[in-house]
Amino acid sequence: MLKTNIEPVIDRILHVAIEVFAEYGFRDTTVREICNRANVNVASVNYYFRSKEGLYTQALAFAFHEANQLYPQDSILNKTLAPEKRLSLFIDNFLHKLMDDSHLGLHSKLITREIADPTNALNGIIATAIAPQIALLKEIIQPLLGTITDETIAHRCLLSILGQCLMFKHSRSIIDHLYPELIADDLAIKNCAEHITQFSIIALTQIAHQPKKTS
Amino acid sequence: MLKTNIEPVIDRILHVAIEVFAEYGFRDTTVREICNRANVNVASVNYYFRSKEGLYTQALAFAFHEANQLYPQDSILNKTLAPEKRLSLFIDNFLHKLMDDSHLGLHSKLITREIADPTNALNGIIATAIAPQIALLKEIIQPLLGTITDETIAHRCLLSILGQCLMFKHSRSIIDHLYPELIADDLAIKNCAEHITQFSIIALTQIAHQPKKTS
DNA sequence: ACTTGTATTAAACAATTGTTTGAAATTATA
DNA sequence: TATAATTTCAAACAATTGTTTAATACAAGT
Repeated sequence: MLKTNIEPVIDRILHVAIEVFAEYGFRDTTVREICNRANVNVASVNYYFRSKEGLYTQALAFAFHEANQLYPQDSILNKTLAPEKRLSLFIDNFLHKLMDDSHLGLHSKLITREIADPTNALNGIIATAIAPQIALLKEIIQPLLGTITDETIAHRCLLSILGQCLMFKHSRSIIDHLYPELIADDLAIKNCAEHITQFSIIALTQIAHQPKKTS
Repeated sequence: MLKTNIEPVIDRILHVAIEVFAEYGFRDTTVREICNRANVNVASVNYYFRSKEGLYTQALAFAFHEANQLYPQDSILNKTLAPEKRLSLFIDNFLHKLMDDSHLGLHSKLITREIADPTNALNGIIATAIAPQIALLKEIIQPLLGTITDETIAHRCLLSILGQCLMFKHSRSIIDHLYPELIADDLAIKNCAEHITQFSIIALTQIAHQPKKTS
């Protein structure tokens, strides 16, 4: 019998699962669709992963593992760089990861799906993938906020930056409809990243110098 | 026979449908769940709305109708107000609409669901509910951007503002987990709206005075 | 070669779901 | 009131889906 793929069955299922779950979400995904694409029998999912939910959990973990390998953030972690530069790198890296239409986009699609419509895998995702990123961003913007020590203000600034980036993922359909030129190609996306960086640095430094009344 | 509700069957179904579709999304919603909550027979959905999808479409339209009645934007439309004030009103109105946990939250949940995971009802939603809002916001920030006429820059600023607001809707689960105090009560939300307003006005005016190189 | 443990498969199962049906109940109309 | 139209209902239908089963194929170890 002809094997269309020499990759082990488990790996094939996992890869395809990431693809399909990202595309359709957990509920809209059928194990038969996964198995067809992976060229394996329907029973394989239950044989190797106990259940559809088991596969989903493992697919998420697998996606994180891959993403961390493929998208290192070494330069961002370099604390000797100016905070403005680090923020610029962070946003550019984040935005490109979000907009990647090929492989990495699936990973972020899986995450944003979980965020917008949580299953019971959410807690794990927050701890594993999200909290560290947010902690990093917080560390980056801390010096930009200067003397401001109010945690609440810092957290709202965090959300301002993340929201500007995530807009391009979760509201992609809107942008495609109304302003497709903003994300037409890699350069356009880079310009968006620069915009978000500029927008945020201006606001952060200004807030640092004239804090409004405490909340 | 005891009628638990004097509201006409059609209206009961529509109201409940908004509720359930917002909570579970189109696919995860069963017509039986809707009919149980509305205390009507399962066949009623097909009798009155042809199909589940027909009900979904009409529920969306109905939700828009309601929302427009309940959340008027009169003051925002007042062009004699200072643009800063109008932007402040817009953001406050928008954020409260998004965070409303009772009735209006369902309406925005329905929309953000469609945005994040479009069905073929999306086109209609964009034209009916989204584009007008974006046009209004664009009109508001135009004077803040002063001499800048580059549409691209204006559009990116639009997305920056919207992204900051929408963050609280689509990433609600994250905020609940990590920074619940930011959205603990109405006052906290109001402070978030003020933050977004401040953050955005600072950036907009600064960008207006020192535009970066054209994209 | 034989045995044992693992993989793979087609088929069936049980539950769910959107939809249809045809009769009964209700309301409107003449 | 009698007739017609509409609404409501329980039941059934057909398709889909996650999961299980039991037989078969394969591989490894002795």
